[in-house]
Amino acid sequence: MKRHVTVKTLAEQLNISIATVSKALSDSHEISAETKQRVNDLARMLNYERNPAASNLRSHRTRTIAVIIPEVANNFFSLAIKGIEEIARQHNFHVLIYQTHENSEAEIAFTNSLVSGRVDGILISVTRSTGNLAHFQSLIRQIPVVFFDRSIEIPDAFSITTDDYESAFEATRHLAENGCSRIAFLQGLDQLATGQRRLKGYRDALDQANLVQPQPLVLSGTDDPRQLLQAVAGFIKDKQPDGILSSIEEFVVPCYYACRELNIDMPGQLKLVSFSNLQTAALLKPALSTITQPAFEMGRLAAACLFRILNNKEVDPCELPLLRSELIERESSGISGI
Amino acid sequence: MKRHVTVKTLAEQLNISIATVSKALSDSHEISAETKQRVNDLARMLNYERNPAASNLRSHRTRTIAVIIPEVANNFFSLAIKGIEEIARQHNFHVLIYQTHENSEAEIAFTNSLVSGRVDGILISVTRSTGNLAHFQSLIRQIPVVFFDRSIEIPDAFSITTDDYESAFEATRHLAENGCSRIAFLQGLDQLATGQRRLKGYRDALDQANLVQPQPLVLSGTDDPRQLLQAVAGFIKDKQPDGILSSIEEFVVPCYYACRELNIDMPGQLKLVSFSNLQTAALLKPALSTITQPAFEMGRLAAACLFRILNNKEVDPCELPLLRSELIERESSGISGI
DNA sequence: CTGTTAGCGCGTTCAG
DNA sequence: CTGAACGCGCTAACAG
Repeated sequence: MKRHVTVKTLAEQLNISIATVSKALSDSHEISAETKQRVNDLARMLNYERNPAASNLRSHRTRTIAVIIPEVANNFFSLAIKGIEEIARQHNFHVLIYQTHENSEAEIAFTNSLVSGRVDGILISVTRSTGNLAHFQSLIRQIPVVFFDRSIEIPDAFSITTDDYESAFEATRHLAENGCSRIAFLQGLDQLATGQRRLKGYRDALDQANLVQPQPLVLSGTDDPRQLLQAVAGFIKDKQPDGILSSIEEFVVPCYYACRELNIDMPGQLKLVSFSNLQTAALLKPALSTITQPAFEMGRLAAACLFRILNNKEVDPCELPLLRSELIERESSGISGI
Repeated sequence: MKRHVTVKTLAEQLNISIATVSKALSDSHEISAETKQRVNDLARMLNYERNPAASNLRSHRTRTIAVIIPEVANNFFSLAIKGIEEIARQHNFHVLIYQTHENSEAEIAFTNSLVSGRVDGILISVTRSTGNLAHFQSLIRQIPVVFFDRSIEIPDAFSITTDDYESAFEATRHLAENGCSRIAFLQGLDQLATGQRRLKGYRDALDQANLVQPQPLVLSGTDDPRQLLQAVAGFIKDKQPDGILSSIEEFVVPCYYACRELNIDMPGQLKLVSFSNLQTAALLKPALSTITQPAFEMGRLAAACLFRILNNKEVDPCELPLLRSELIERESSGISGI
């Protein structure tokens, strides 16, 4: 649309070499303050903008990171992106967004298209249907990756998560203390480390409360969302739980419908706690309590971690902080009062 | 981290020239089917990925678009992004995200950093504090831009919006028909075409209903969010409206608090309709009705429009469809019942 | 402190 | 149909 100003233009106008201009623009220490001044002044005057493609090609750095998530339009993930973008901003980095829609093939395709130097690093919250450990193992050898929220079981992988174990444990105990004796666990993240940690928290809490049933009350996730209601209804009818801990929020509404169908009074005969950042959870008041994760903080932390890695500061995967999630009891929360 | 496969690698292994490989990979018609086959096979085998920087530098195309919005963590914008990403996906494009936080300087900085060939096109929902018409006029001459939701008054600019005029008109009439006679308008988008259209809809509806007041009942937006409550409370106390149409959802909660302070019964003495995609609006039931915009569709449409432009299909700015927003009366909606 | 040289990896001529 | 050569704009390495 219009001829672009390049380093060459600047060099010619100032009668200095291209290299000097380039160095001046990157504030190299080997250029005099005066020259830098002159270069920057002219650059601003001519609205010079460095050509990113050329720069990337030469420097092998893109100042860009990718965020791969299951879904953008989601209270949790949109907050996480917000946090990520803010940190990226501070570092003057650009942020690419990819949605997998829980499709692990898309996930693989995205990561593959990213390793050829499109980005400097990747933040990812993996698909729950993911079974491709090997793929990620090879990925993290090619490019810096930080997992957040949904992580997988790879030693030495960087991952920022909440206290999955503790919060599942607490939630289960909370149910037990509120009179539940047949507490079920709805698993939606079977294949992920995240899901395993939650399951373990649940199990240990049951154990401690002496509520372990002869038959485990655990429902695995189903791939087909349309079968969710059926699966949940069948499970509840069959197992007759009086408390449920759900690992993903997608189970919440099916639980409601199932209970309605089965004529089960929700806060009364069956208490539900779900991992969820669902804003509309408030609608379900007072029957639902949620384990709400600090999405924004998680995004910021994950991004910060990635930038530390990119800046070659040593980061010990084992030392990464565990964020605290919060058990929100809708019945007593102030939210509904606005 | 590991040596990359380039066209050169492929060429050497196949004993053909780099140029041939390059052409084969772009499915050029001047390469035999057989050669293409061999090249593609080897490429797949070696996990060849074209270096995007080199490709961009040479071709001046990036297969990347940018989305500039006020905020990611927002029900409306996150849905819009979702739509945009999906369309981008179909075209095999990448999506960059930038948040302005309603800061027009950030907006300018972002666009400036994008014109030097980082992206092929821009989707933007402008900051409401924007006064920089000139900047956008120059921008759209440098790179394809599609405005969505929040647009500004530039002739021949591409923009995808909802029926701002009609919905404001309808909402105002709705208030009038429900017994309101002193209907106020809370403007938050004073400087934008979007805000002007809504204001006009409101005015025309008042006019038609013979409810025009000697003193106009219009509150302009304030820049400082902390003063919002004060401003709204002062306005309500002063003007004594019995109906309010709010142009932005940020006014909703202040309205509530103001009414509580002033002992005004919200659905009874003062009815509120707001442009809003606030999910939590349901919490405010039954006092609030919303004009809800089809965010997802808008994202898709805006992206589709941009891709038409990028593909050199003629697009007439005047012929762009106007999306219908929906007046949702929370009192009667089924939402609260799940 | 500044300049010279040599590519980064790819796509586009234009010859053959 | 294929190949040789050039250069996109910039930066790294090395001279001076």
